[in-house]
Amino acid sequence: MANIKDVARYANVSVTTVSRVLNGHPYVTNEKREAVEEAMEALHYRQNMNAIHLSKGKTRLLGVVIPFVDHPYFSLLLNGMSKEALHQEHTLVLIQTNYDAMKELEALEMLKYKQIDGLIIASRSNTWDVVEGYTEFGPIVVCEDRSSDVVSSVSIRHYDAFYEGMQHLIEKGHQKIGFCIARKTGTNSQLRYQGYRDTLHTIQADYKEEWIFSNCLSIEDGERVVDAYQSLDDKPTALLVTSDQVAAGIRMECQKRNIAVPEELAILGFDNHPIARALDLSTIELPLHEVGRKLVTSALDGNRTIYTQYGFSLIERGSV
Amino acid sequence: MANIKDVARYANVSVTTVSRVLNGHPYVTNEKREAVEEAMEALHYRQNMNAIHLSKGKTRLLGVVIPFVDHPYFSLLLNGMSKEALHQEHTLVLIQTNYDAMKELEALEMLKYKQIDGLIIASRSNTWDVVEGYTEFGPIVVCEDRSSDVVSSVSIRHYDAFYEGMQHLIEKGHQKIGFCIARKTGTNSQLRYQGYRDTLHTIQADYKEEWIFSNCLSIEDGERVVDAYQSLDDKPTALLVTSDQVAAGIRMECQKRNIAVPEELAILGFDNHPIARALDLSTIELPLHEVGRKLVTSALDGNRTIYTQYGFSLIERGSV
DNA sequence: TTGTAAGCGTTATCAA
DNA sequence: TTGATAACGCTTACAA
Repeated sequence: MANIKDVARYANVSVTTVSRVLNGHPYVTNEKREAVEEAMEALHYRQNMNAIHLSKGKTRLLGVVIPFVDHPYFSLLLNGMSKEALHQEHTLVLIQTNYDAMKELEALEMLKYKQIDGLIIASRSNTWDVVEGYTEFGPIVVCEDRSSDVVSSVSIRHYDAFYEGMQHLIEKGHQKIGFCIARKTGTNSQLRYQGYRDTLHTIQADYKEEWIFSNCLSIEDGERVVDAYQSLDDKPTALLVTSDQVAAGIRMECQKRNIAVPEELAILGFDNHPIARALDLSTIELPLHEVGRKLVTSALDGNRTIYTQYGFSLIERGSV
Repeated sequence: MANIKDVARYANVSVTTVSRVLNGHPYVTNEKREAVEEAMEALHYRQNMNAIHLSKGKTRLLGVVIPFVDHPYFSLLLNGMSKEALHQEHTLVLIQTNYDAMKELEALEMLKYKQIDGLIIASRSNTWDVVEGYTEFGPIVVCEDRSSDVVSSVSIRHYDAFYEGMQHLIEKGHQKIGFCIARKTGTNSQLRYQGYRDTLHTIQADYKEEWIFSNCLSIEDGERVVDAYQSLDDKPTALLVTSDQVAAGIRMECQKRNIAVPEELAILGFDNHPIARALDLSTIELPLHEVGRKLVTSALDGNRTIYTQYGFSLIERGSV
């Protein structure tokens, strides 16, 4: 592998000059620039990233704290991130936490000890204080609605999305509405919960603790929900479900048990995953790919802290 | 950030000694070792990976050529790889190709120019010759059945899996069997095709070009298959489908169109994805997580070229 | 068993 | 507009 010295020798200039053309710095005559470019071509020169990183004190590595990669919500997010990272010539370091706060802390420590240039937290497990304590070591961006002076935030209007979803169900005549959520804690989950409560309040509708199903992530969880639903004395007539995977599980299980959708039980999903279309599920589409890209650009724009929100769109199909 | 020099000074030893304890080298007295460990603790010392990489001439980066990450087959594979990479203290560089041979070539060039230490090709798009030409630059491992002196191979017995799947369908009384596949080219696809043809031959059964559906990856593709199936004059009575996603699409579309499964059309999927259980699809389970891990260990064991094959298991449910 | 010092391939400071 | 040269933090002959 040819190095910068070889190029300099071949082009009859100093390494500094080579470095200058490499980095597009001024003060290089066209003549020399061309000589350098020729030399690089001839010697098949490629920069040694490690040397650059060492010299600059940067890693070009971006940590990504993510609970799982095999869930559509997160894999879409990851897709967006990886695309943008490639574009910006950074590589992503995957830190799968499974919502383990300790794993997440390890990622924060990586930032502290300069193992990575920045950290993206797709879903947070530690308290806000803990995370904020690490901002002095590098840019942190979270995927939740937080206005903070020190950590950037890229999120979706979960409150509004839930509110609109609820309105849609109410318009269709429902009053007794339950909902399914991944976990009870977490900013996004709480905003959704808030949206749920607030909407019910506007129509002075009933609210039952047992209509709220948590730990809903997968198709299997959807099946479990139907099981729990059937054992209820007072059943909701509609379900707002924060994942199409879960909604799919619910719909398929309803079919098995002869529960008519939407007549007996209406279902509104989230994400607009292909499975939703296949099962004719109404759903709320989220721009996860875009969010993923923005997370990366925000992390890379380390100087400013950025606050961004994305919208959503309701997709009406046959399950409501 | 404390560096190795600081540690050496604090512990009253030379940097070499620190480096020795860091790397578990012999010839360090317990006394000094402890002093160094104390110093590292006290100063919150962390190694600078870039310096190590530069010094050793290694990147600790492993390229992963993968068509998509948002398909269960590949996301399971990726999960296994990322787990093992973490374990071995390497990071994965994702190169999503969407089966674009040029993108894959870029990855091979990264290997040539030492941007990565090794390359894993989860699904190959370039010709074998092209890939083999790059082995001199670093270890390459492919996820397909190839015995080669220079590139490692980790694969699943696709031929046997297909053969066994076919036997299962035949035992259930089927003679007219079609199949769905992602793409026609590719070693794995051809092995499957071979298994299909060979089994049909053993029972002297019919074989129809129009019973073979290619470009099948997603739920949508499954729906498309059912459409094509219905327009057939002479219809197969069973379908061997190389992805549970596609099988799910088929089954759901059959339901919409009142095609009885398995009476009218039997379906056997691949992967044993959760969706298969939910839809009561018989399927063939592949140890993708294990394969992913092995891909990484093989890539890291750069000295030897390794040839490994994994089995599979038939899971009987209600769709056959 | 320990330490000195020469790389590894860049960038950046300073002087020319 | 150019070029020496000193970092960057670590590993590894080689010497002691």
